[in-house]
Amino acid sequence: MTALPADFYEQEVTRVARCLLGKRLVRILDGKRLSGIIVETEAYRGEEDLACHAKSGPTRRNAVMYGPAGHAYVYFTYGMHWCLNVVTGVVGFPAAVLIRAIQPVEGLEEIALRRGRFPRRQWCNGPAKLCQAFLINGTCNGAPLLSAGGALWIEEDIDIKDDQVRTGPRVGIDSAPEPWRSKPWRFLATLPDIDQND
DNA sequence: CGCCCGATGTGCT
DNA sequence: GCACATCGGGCGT
Repeated sequence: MTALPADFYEQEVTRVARCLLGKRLVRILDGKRLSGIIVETEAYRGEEDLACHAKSGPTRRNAVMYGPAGHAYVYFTYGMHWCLNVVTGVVGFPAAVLIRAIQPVEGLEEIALRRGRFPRRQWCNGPAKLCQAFLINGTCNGAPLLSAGGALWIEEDIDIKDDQVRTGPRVGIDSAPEPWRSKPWRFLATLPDIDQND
């Protein structure tokens, strides 16, 4: 397979967030391939967006968001969790899509090393959970996603129709003021529920 | 320098 | 439903 190209990520961030639904996130660990279908995303858009990490201008932490599209912005939060974003849009405009949930497909045994003590439905159904599952952390911050020869990239996979997409307010930003708190920039794909042993 | 709190997850009541 | 882990960023003093 081939990685999604730079021009995919160079689109407007909410469009990238919508179009990432159904794509395949791929991680190579120790030569083994882990992957899953992206089923939930959120868009964070510019310094104006008061829920975005760039709301106070460029800092060491958010610097990657100001760089070229198609790179990973990985941040640390709550003293213990990592979250994965993909940078979008043009250089100089800080915007990124938070990957909030995936449905695991490949590398289930590798994933189980870190998530196996939980029911399978809970392996990757949160931004920090999927980072733990795929061993994504600060060493991945700034990594390019543009080559299928790298350690992390995104591929085409299944087609998600508009009637399979739900939108809503972003999660965990209740302290952001309106209108940002209510922007419908969370995107969820409703997949036919494949039976997974819980 | 100190304080507050966060794009969360987990376990316990 | 709720407390709490755990620490760095951002901001005010």
